[in-house]
Amino acid sequence: MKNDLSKYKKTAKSVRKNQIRINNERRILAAAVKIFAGYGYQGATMRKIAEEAGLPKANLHYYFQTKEQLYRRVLDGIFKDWLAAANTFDECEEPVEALRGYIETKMDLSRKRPLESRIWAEEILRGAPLIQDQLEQTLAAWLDTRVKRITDWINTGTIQALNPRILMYMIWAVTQHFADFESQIRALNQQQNLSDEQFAEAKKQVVQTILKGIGALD
Amino acid sequence: MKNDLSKYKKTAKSVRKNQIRINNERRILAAAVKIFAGYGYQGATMRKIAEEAGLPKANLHYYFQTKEQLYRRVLDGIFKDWLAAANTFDECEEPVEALRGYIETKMDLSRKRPLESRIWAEEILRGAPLIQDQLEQTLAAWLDTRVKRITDWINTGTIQALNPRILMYMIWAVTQHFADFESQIRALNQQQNLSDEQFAEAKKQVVQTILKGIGALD
DNA sequence: ATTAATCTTGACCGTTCGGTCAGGTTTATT
DNA sequence: AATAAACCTGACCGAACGGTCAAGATTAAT
Repeated sequence: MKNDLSKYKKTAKSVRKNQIRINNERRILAAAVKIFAGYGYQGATMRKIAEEAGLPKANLHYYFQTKEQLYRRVLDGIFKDWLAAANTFDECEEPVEALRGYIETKMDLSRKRPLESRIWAEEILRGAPLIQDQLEQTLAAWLDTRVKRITDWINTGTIQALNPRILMYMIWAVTQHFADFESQIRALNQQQNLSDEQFAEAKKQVVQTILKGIGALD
Repeated sequence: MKNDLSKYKKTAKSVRKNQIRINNERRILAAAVKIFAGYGYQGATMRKIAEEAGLPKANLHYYFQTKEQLYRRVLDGIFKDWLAAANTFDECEEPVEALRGYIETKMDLSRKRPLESRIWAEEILRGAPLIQDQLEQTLAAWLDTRVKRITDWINTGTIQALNPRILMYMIWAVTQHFADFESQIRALNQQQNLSDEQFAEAKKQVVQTILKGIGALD
């Protein structure tokens, strides 16, 4: 097999030499994000991705043996960004600051990287055939620790009693909606994407409504 | 052309005679909902739909000339249910009752007909290529009248000042999330779909959080 | 009973899909 | 300079796709 890992087990110099591979993989992955987001997994074709990347189709198969492997790599990248967005949540002691920071970070992610959000959404929509393990293990563990923090806030009376999981579902739903349903929002906004001002207003209102809704404000 | 409307322009008896057509179209549409929801538009094949309906593939093309026409019929049905869910909203004077009724109806719709919600979500995700006109016209007009009602509530001080459109986006996002992201929620709930009790709790918390969040409660 | 319309279906078609491969080119190593 | 490893790509392949069609079966109208 040509594409096994043996090439990485050589001299230290060869690590730097992989620049060609690194560059081309990045190009292909960037093109794949666009095409997968625009057409879905089934609707995306290796031809379209190759065209977007400006490379011959056979070259894609040199770096990623199959369409599914390429798609998995895209999903892995999205998953990592997704989890990294929780930093603010973890760093703040107070529920208001922690939740505000998390909601705002997720809103910014939807604004700046809507394509990734849509790929994730489509994968879940189809029943998460390729990422079920990650959901059941990594994401479930991630959620458990945040649920514990929220439970602490409830026990100390900082926020009102509620089901922390449902709160997190609500936050995910609302924040990702602005990426996933962008075309619907555009159609309802005179065929214009939300302006920066409109999006800032939405972000503010989302934070306000949720924080007030759980009794953390007023 | 075989499938034009001339067959409907005959005697009164022939209207009832169309029972075969009515039954078969219903069977095909039911199968199409399942397959489109499970695989997406591109991933769904006429073969799979035919198999699900228990009919030969060529028979599908007798009733629906193309895959796209079949898909459009499915989308039309979903859109009608979607709009019909607003009855409670329109019938109630008070914002608390109107919004509670609308949120609960949308939650029930997500619970009882998640497949339709997922088909809708995928269509929006892909940029709404086939329903843009309906979004820009019918749905935009529908939203406008509800925005006016909410604005009245704000002007009379019944709820706090906010952007009514963003409120509606939040309601759609949260309620549809329970259908669209069902597989993610299941993975985070010990691989079990939400029980009736869990869903009832979610419904209650969603209503509570949103109504309180906009200052309509407490 | 006859005719006409509607319905049914296996076999088939052109196109596009993901993927392969041989043979050439470029880059790194010695 | 010579060798090897990595990279590149046009041409090709079998499978599956949406869709067609002719010919037969069933149902309705007269």
